[in-house]
Amino acid sequence: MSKKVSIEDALCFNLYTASRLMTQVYRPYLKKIGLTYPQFLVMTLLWKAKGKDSDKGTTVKELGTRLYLDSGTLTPLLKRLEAMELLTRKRSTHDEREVLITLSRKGINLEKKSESIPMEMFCNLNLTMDSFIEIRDGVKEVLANLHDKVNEDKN
Amino acid sequence: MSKKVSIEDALCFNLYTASRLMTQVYRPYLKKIGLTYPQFLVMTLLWKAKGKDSDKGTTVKELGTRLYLDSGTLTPLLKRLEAMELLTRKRSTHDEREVLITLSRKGINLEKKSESIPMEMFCNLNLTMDSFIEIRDGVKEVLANLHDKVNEDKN
DNA sequence: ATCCTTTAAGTTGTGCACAATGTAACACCC
DNA sequence: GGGTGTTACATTGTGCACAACTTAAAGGAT
Repeated sequence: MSKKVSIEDALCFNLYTASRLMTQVYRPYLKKIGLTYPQFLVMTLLWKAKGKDSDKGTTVKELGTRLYLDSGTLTPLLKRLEAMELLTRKRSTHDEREVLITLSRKGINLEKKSESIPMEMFCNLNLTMDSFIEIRDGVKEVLANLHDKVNEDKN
Repeated sequence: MSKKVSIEDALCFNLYTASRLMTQVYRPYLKKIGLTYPQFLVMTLLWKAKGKDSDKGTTVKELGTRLYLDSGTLTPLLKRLEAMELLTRKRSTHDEREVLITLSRKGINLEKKSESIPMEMFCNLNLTMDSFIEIRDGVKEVLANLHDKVNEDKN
């Protein structure tokens, strides 16, 4: 008879809890720039897109694909960022189904204030670079397998 | 000049996304027994406590400590499980600040229907047992470090 | 052109998470 | 034993996540 695995040894539980604690440790740093963690993820993608090939704005669809989020989550989140005047939302004239997200001056300027955060967070993790990479790649593999699984179930 | 790390390579993002996808893959299995993932975690702890040393019920505090959740999350969640008649909530007579959670017959019976879930989930991960353990222990280490960090900040 | 399907975004409703605050019971200390 | 601080739980308000559905535009195919 196989002994039952305790919840503390389940991968799902450790991912779930580590993710939440990670967000908690991020919170004070993000508070300084007035963002939540999901908002920070969106802004990070927009900072990267800015200065890219003929940047006419990023679609909601593109943000959703990269962050694995749907419009039900993104639309209200983007509206809040718009209310903070960090970005604008505008229907594409080329394809009126799309909404294009563009950083405002204020949104662009926020990037500088966020630059120290990744390094500060890495220090909080108390890991060597080697184990950081090893653990991250492990989680990445799980993410990839789960993503495959979700996609194959959709068909 | 250090190149900026893309969000897809950040540990936080991979934990956040892997955790959410894990819950998505769990969802159809949990739907069969009528639970959400956090509810399943609570029930799992209660199933384990049952049959323990003189089980007079588990306190909300104890559930919160094990799951890293506070009463703001647990109280409404437990009320929903109570409304489903899976458990009862009763003030302790010994210490009236405490609320004792006890499984109902229906709650106890649900355990059998959940027994196949861990193995089914393991298969969905598409990992060897060795890499499963390696990845899980990596995430566990991150969790432990983050927990230390959160605690030292509280002082 | 007309129908049919697909796609992008928005809306609604439910259930977490969590900060901040409130309330009552217990613990301690002089 | 009365004041003081601590603890356990509940409440309120905000912001995700996500399922289910709606709306409107675009893409075919005939």
